[in-house]
Amino acid sequence: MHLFWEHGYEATSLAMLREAMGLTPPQIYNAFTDKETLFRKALTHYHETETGFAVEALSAPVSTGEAIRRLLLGAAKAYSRPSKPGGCLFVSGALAASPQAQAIADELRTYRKASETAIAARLAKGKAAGDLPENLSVEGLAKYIASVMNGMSIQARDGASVEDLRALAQTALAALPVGRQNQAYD
Amino acid sequence: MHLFWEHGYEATSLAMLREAMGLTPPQIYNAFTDKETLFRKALTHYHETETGFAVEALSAPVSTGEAIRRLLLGAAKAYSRPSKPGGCLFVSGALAASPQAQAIADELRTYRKASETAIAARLAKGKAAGDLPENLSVEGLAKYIASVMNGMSIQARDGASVEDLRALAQTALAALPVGRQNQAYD
DNA sequence: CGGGTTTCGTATCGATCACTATGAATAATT
DNA sequence: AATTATTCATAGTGATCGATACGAAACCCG
Repeated sequence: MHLFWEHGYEATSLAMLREAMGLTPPQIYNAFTDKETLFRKALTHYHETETGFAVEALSAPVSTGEAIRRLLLGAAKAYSRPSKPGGCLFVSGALAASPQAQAIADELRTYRKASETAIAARLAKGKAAGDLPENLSVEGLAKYIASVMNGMSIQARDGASVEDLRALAQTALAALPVGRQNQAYD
Repeated sequence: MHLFWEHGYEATSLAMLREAMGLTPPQIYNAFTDKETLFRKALTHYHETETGFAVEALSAPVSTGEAIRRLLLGAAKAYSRPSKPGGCLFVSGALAASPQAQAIADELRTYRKASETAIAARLAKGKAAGDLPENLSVEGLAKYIASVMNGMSIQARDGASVEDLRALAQTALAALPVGRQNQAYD
């Protein structure tokens, strides 16, 4: 998972995976069928172990503004862990791909879309609760938030520190059409 | 350039380039030395022909808020041209790379950093002119703006329309600590 | 019209890709 | 304990990568 996260799907060779896992080629293929299946397995593992900050932020019983604040600040932390590759696997895995790897690129896009949809769902809930203006497009705002997160992912890859990302998140939060009730600096 | 833009550096094979340019292998190597030099040539060509909207926006004799507004709306248009690959080559070219292509990944990161620095320079000018608060970190705000643009680049790649990107840009602009003098909707 | 030079496309180079067949070594069974 | 069965690592498969060596065609000049 870390190799795919660091180098992306196509640029990660079986030789690298073999050495990292300490396995022989037949062991790998017995366990994971092929490279594509192995990557998908790594993807679901990433989803289960590394995106907890997002589901927690979006499901916490707090105001919508506070939820988004937790989401972005959580991303700042998650994308810049020293012991992990920078950014988000959903972005680093494959933005551009060869024609042969289109299926993988599509899979990653699906994950990114799902994240955006989850944000939109939380915003819709907030709108229903009166946290957000009636005339707001939740899809549009979700696209903005998802974009900021993906942008943070690239910044993290380019060497931004946790503090850089936290400041970036704070700036991004100022665009939200919510009250200031829960946006105190911590 | 379009092939690298669409598929990234490593996923674009010489065979694809050969077919697209209608050249034989020796012709390519006579003209461009090797794949890496060819990519760098495509990069500078991209820089010269596709990033005009940014230099225009940042050098226009307008307020800082208006300059950033033109920058983001220009990106919305440039990243979603139907006749061009989606997004920005500086992002699509190589976010994650194999160890052998690290030099290319570094080169692209340098371009991204340069964009961010250009934004920061414009913000510093705006701060000196009184367009921005005294206590503002221009580097921090530049990082935010660059992140939004890179996020838009990913959104474009994931199928966002011009309208989607324009709406995203408008949302992002709300985070700027500037007056509303030039932020009228057009 | 012919000889020498240069250009240029084909066919192929070694390296590496994802992936697998085969033989040795171990384990299980009688 | 002998023999069968099964595991498993080494070695190598065809395909494709980026990059070139070589032979043919064309061109220039005498």
